[in-house]
Amino acid sequence: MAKSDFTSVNRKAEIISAAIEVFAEVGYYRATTAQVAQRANISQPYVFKFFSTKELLLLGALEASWSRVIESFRQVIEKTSPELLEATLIQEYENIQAMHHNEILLQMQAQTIQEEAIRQSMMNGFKEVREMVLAAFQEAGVDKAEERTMLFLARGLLCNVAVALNMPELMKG
Amino acid sequence: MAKSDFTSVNRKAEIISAAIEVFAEVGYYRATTAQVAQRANISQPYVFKFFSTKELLLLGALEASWSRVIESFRQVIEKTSPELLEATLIQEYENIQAMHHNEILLQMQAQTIQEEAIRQSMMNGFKEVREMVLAAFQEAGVDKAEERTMLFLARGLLCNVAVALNMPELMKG
DNA sequence: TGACTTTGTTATTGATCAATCACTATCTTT
DNA sequence: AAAGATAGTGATTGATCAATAACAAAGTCA
Repeated sequence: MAKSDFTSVNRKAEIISAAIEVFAEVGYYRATTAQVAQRANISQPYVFKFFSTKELLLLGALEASWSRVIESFRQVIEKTSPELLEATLIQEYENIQAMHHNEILLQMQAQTIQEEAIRQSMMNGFKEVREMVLAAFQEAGVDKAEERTMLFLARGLLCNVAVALNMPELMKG
Repeated sequence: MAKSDFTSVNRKAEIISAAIEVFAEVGYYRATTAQVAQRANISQPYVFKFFSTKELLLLGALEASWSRVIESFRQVIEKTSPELLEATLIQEYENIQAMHHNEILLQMQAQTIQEEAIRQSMMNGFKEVREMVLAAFQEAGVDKAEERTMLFLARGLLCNVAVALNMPELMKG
């Protein structure tokens, strides 16, 4: 059981990775489960052994992408001095953008998806990130912490758009 | 010709209005041309007499939504005193958000659509808004005008997300 | 070895939808 | 009034795709 479980978890993770790529590249609704399967080197129906609907697959992919951001931020907050905190968080987000920009593209798409489960996942993600950053800023003695948190999130979103549309000039300043 | 032209333009505008609503409500890819037609009180094939593909209809809808923002901003800039400029622009955008939030939801969706024509339309929209706001800030003697423009756009995007996900707390500060 | 479970596939289906075709009806103009 | 243009519809089609069903092979373990 230990072994088969391990394999199964791997498969699931592989499928999620494939899904993130394909969803980001062609868009969730235009992406087919066959494309995801091909990217993961398995047959199309086999995807459904792990995710019983396409939406659950999206949910898994979203969860993975939020975990990346949240875990990264948690580590930065944990071991960065107060003075460097904001700058380091910004740097970390830029790094995620560069290394895993498919995950960010996926989140952007999901911002406008109406299915309740997806909305919930997005709301949780934003809520957790905001609360984490706000608490860290307050802890670090940043003044106007709420405003700084708001601006941090705002710049993050603009950065997303700048990357998605390949318009770096949007970030000038 | 004058009369028939007028009718035709009306129809086109009606279809675009219907499309904005339907696309915003269910998402561009899930929305069907039949739904748009129903909303516009015409038959599904008749849509194609005005827009020969679904993508061209989206393009028309996007153009309309960017025009609204750009025209509104142009008017604010034209007749607002320098000291009130930034605050009035923010207020104007919040007003558009409230009155035409379907158009904003549509723009958000289009931020991640990969079709080249759509990307171009979005790039043009952002470029025009940015240049207009930047020029106005400079004209008004706002200092660090580039940074202020960037933050203006950034807050606008955060506002979009806050509305789309119904998370007003994101804008605190 | 032989029952049972896990891992995986091929083939198929039932819906869905953009887009086309073949019409009809209503103006407009002479 | 009749010819032609304009506005509009019903029926259909050709693709596409998520999801299921039915099956096969490889591993596990008594």
